[in-house]
Amino acid sequence: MTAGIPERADARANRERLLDAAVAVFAEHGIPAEMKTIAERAGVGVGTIYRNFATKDDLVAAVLLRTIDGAVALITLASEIEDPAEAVTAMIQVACDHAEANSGLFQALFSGGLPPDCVPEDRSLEFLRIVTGVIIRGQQAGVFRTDMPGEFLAAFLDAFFMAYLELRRTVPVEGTKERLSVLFLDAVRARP
Amino acid sequence: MTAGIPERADARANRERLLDAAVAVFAEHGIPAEMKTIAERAGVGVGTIYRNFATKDDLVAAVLLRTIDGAVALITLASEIEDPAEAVTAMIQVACDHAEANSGLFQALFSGGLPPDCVPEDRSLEFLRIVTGVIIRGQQAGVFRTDMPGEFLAAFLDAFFMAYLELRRTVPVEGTKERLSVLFLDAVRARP
Amino acid sequence: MTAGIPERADARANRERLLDAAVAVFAEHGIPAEMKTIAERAGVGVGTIYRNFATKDDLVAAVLLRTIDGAVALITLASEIEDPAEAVTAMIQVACDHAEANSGLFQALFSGGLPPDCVPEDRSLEFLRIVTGVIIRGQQAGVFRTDMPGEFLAAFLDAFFMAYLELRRTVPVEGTKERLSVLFLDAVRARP
Amino acid sequence: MTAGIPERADARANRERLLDAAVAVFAEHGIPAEMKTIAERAGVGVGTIYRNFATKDDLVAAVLLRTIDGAVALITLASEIEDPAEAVTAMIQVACDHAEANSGLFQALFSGGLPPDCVPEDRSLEFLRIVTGVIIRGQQAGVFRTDMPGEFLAAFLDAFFMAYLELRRTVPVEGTKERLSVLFLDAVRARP
DNA sequence: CATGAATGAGGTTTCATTCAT
DNA sequence: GATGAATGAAACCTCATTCAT
Repeated sequence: MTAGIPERADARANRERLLDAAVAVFAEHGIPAEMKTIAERAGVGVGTIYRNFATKDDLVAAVLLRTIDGAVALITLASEIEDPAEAVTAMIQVACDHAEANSGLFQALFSGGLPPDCVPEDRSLEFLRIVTGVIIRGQQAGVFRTDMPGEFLAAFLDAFFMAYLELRRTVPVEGTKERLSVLFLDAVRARP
Repeated sequence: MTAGIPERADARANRERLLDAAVAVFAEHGIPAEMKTIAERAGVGVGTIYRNFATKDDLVAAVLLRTIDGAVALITLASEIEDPAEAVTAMIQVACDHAEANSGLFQALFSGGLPPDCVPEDRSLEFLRIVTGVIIRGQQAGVFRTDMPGEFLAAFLDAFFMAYLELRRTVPVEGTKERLSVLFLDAVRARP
Repeated sequence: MTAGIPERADARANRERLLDAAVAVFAEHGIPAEMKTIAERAGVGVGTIYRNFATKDDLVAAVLLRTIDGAVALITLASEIEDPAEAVTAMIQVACDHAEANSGLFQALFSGGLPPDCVPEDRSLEFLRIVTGVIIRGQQAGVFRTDMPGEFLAAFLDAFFMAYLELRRTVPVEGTKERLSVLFLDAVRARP
Repeated sequence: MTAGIPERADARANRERLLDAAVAVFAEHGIPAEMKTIAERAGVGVGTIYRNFATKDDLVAAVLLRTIDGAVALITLASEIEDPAEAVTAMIQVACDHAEANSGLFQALFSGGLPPDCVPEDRSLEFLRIVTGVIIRGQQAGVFRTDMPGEFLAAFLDAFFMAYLELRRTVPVEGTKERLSVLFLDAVRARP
């Protein structure tokens, strides 16, 4: 009836609203949360969710994907800082902020209840690829240690982000991110 | 034949068998696994589980508690090594081994589906308390850096254990534990 | 098409259909009847029952309440007959008819399996209140005996209704209601 | 090992203990009460119940039968009083006492959950037979009305006993039995 | 012969998904 | 296209009954 484009914009906005609601509800109740709860949070009927996502698993996957994509975008920006140490510091900063903003969701997503292979392999590795790039750049610049492969140090940094959530729970004080940066740089700094 | 004690031994053994089965099944299918599956794995009827654990949540809590207690016991042994750096290395070693042995379970247990407060607060803090003791000992011996509180460094090490699981997924190579020890010690070593 | 009212009409009709089915099934199999049986009788899925009644106990309570309310409505009409003796005769008539129409249900409801306090106190006393009004009116008119409190005679009549079910089982002949009226009036008639 | 007779006495005593426990528990929780609860009340294991009663239904039937037999014995004694009116008064007295002593049980037994035909037909009619005998004796003596069959009046008296339980709940005052006797005699007295 | 832990069919209840309105 | 009542498979849990000790 109406033109195709506004409808798509509407549809996209609707989809985002649903994802926002799903994020909020999953963060609060975990993946076992009911579809009805998500629908209520989004202010729609359950049928509307199923028009956009064929399955609960699909919805979970979409939530996860959007979150990862968001993190990748932020990390990519930080990774473009020229000085490797500064880039790492910035990456830790933005990754921790992102992790904190989505902490409830992340804890939920680590669940064994996750549908298997709900995230495309290449998407979840994108993150690691970017981090690895910066680390190797630092190694080549002689700033980071070379007695371990860059891939390992990158994975180690990756794990830092995961650990941050745990840290924030047990040590809920300010300055955690900054201290993490200091510790990481001290750990990976090239030895004299 | 003998007095009332053997019955208790039986009962205890049974309970352990159920917990073993629950650990295996939760690791494989996550917390959403069915009670029936666990019962089959243990070679008993579902009723037997419910005789020992009033509720599925109770079973999950018991599994979690036993796992934590096992980890605490191992960590405690390692923490008694006199040299703080060696103690930390040993703790990383045993904690990572334990984490790996229970990786499926851990991933499942981080689920948002966990019943709230299913582990007594003091039990889950025990772990951190032991680690903190070693770190502070190292600080007092001048081995570990003192520009950050011992509690923070301990929590950081704690978070390492969590991160190890993630690392093993993305970097499934040998020597991860050893490298982690090196990195952690380099990070927390006292600066000249 | 129309405003929100037709949905309510639908919902109400549905609820009534469920109650009808529950009455029929409880009458046939007693309270222990399965929810599934009731759902099948109503031509719906079990989930539909649980949308309308949170619990089996709630369903039982609703059935009971509707039955009581129906009886109260009938008795109220009969109680408005001016002549007390005639009013009593009419009340016995309608109460016995009602009891007979619901005999299976009543026998089931007398079960010890009834959820405790599933009927609001004021609702179940309404019945007695109406009967008492007629009896006292008859006493004041000099028609009924006054050597016993009106409340007692009313409770006695009340009990008659319960007893009728039993009578119909052991003496399944015609004219029982009429004979009961005669006996009751002879019992409570004012003595010369 | 031991002689046969003392064992039988033991067995009988055991059976009675179980029935006593069953009566108490059924009265408190209704027929849906668990076998385990009854076993605990009797101070035995569930297995012991099943040695004496093959089935829960069998236990219920045995409870019911013993209760009926007790009532029949009491009523029989009262029925032997020569004066029909006095006999009726006495029967009301003992039947009401018996009903009250077993009120919880009776309410439970009226349940639809009762196994069908759990009481032999002749046993449950015994009661009515005795009452009918007294009523007809009164009719022949010209004491009771003859415009209704003795069987009907007997059934009517029977229903009184049922009604008594209901009465005691709604009118929990003293003198109920005595008033019931007066009302019944006034109802069935021969008309001048 | 008594015990009570084990059994597992079957009950109640939940919730992802469908579809008439 | 949106809604939310209906669906019913499948989950959790109960309890009559069995049987090794």
